[in-house]
Amino acid sequence: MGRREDKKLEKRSRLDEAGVQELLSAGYAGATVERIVAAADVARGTFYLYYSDKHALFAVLLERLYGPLVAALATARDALAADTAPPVVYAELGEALATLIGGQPALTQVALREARAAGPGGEAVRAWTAQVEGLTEEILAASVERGLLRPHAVRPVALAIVGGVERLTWGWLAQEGGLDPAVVTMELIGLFTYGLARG
Amino acid sequence: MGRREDKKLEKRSRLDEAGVQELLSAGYAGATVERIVAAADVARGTFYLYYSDKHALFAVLLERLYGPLVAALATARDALAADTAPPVVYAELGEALATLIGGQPALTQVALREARAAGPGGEAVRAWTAQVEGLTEEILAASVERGLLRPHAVRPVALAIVGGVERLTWGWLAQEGGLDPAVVTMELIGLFTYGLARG
Amino acid sequence: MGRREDKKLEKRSRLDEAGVQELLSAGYAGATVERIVAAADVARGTFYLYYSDKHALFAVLLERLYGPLVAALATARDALAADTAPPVVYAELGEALATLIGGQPALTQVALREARAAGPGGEAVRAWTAQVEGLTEEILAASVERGLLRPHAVRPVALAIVGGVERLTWGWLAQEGGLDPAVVTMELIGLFTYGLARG
Amino acid sequence: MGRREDKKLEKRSRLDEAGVQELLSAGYAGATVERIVAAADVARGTFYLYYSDKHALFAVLLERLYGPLVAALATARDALAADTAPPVVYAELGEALATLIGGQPALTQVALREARAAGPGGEAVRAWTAQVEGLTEEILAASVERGLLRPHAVRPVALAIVGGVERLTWGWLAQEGGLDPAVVTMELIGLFTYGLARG
DNA sequence: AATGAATGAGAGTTCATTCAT
DNA sequence: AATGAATGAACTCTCATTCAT
Repeated sequence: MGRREDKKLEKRSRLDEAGVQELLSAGYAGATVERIVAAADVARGTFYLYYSDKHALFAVLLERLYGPLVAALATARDALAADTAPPVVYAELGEALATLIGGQPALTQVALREARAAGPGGEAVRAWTAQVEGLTEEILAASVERGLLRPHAVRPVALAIVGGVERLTWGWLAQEGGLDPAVVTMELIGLFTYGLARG
Repeated sequence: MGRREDKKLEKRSRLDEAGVQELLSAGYAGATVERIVAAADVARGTFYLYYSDKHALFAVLLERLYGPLVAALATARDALAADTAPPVVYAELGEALATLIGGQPALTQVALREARAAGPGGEAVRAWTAQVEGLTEEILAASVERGLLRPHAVRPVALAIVGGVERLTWGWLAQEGGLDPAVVTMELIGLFTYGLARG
Repeated sequence: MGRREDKKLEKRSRLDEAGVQELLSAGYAGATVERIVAAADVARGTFYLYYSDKHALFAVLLERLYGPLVAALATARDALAADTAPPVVYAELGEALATLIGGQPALTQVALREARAAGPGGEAVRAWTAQVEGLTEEILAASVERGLLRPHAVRPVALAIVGGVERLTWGWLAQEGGLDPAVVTMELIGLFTYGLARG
Repeated sequence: MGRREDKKLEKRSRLDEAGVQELLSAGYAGATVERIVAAADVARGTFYLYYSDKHALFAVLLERLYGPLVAALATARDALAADTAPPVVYAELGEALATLIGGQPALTQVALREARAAGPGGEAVRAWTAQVEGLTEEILAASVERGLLRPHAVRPVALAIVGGVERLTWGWLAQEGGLDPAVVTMELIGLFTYGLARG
């Protein structure tokens, strides 16, 4: 690879990084291309060499986060539909999600930020979260099917689980405090497996 | 009350209503004073007679939603700390929340919209949600204290519950479909009480 | 009329005047709102209180020029169709056109400028010139009908006449020199009436 | 000629062709180098190897159109000044013009487009049209001198004729309809020779 | 000779807020 | 109390041109 391509790649990744940071601190609606290019130390026009507009950057970043995440969920669903041992499936799914989210915390926070926002930013995120929630639903259904979980209305439960997990992820990423990952994981499993009833 | 005050109140309430609708459709960052005054059929400058700026309107609306909601949670917490019969406490709390939220669905949606947004809008909402979550935490702690629930790490569990409930409320308000309130309520109680483990 | 309306009208006319001058010197494509507001001594945003965008200003100006012009042509056509004495019709038409064009020379020049331009500016002008040429055609046809002119293919002749008149108008407005209005008028009449053939 | 020069010529002619098309559809002011190089399938920088800037391309194209056209007019003028038989002169001139214009219709349309435009594009065209009109004037003067035409003010008449011819050429190139070349030619000759007066 | 990444000035447009009426 | 004209900073996006490769 020539020096030119090197430089180009580096510039793109500087823009990406600056974009994530800007989206993180200002949100989709408030993010400005001007601040992104300033942070990336590039000229204003350069941004448009890499992205057709602000939204295109956002879309690329979302794809980078949600693409693998959705893939991991789909894999888990398929594994459950086949005969794979459930504990292995759950463990691998949890591992994958933790790695994906833990590997790009800022981007995850950006996505959670926009999840309910009005306008094109929110719409873009919700296109992905709809997939996440749909797959979660299917995983629950498959688990019930295989007798791993008690029967229940999978749609509301899937949403409640995703909502709860998102809230805790957000708290962790926003450094709200009092949220030790190990404790949180255990409590989540406990809560959604056994509930809060005594004994 | 004289006719003057009448008119004034009417104008303010028209502004409030228009504000909620505008915030609902455009979000805090995207909301424009121009559209609000147009919808309220009031001159642009009039807006600033009633609110010092866009943020002030938002703050007032949030207070109207979260004030009573926080009060209801505080009441429940205090009732649990005293000797009131728990089932009554829970029932009354549920009733109160349902009434408050069901009575101002648009405003609730606005608040959920902004809950994780960047900027002053998000900050304002989070000041309230922190109270809601804190009180939920206290209610859980009190419930454990009185032996109603098994011991657990109350903070993460409180967040998970609030997150799950919020997600379902959002789905219901956004008319996502497949979310019959009666079913949702039962499933939520079942999920958080007994979990999903087989019988 | 209050002082406020006065001011508003004055501002609008300052914008109009500045707009004409800017369009004259830079053309539709090259005209900038910034220079217009600078010349009109108004803030940038003020422009958009009066016109939704650059094109709207242009459209209004064109209407102001071509509206009466088209009306005068239509009147002449109708008068010929009725039994009005032809010399009177022609004289009144010439008078009207001269007054309209002579009264707004800069605007006329702007219109001639854009008459064949690419883009929205040109399209807008051509919507009007099509009317002018269509009416000229009808006037020729009516004149032939009444035996005032020899039979001929009215469409190409109408275009040739309009083209010739436009070229001379342009030369006069652009101060090309050697174009004394009186001489030009006589020569035009002579040319289109008797041609250039000897005796 | 070596393969290298071949290639170079080919690239230049691709740029020329693309340039004409771009100028035709967007006008001088609206034409972008980006679209030209895209259409010519050449890199952006390559454009500047052949032309110092956008204007230089335009100047070259104009020269290609107007150079021979002006030469043909000069030839006709000189032939009239000498003793050549007038009908032959007129016929040859008409033939030459028709061939030149008919051979490069797109370029002709571009020139007519810009003929009254503001800015450098218009200036460049008008430098040529001034020559065309000047020569037309001289041809008329020579024709009067030789007793072929009645005496008249040659300048305004020259402009009127050029204007009329241009208008019809434009209509033909822009495919306005109703302009059969044979009919148009005959009518033009009739109009400028005998006028529209009856009998 | 050819490339195409990079630049940055400058365009149109929006909008919260002010203030004379 | 109410109006709405006016402001001007800030934003997104375009494009002729340069220059290292």
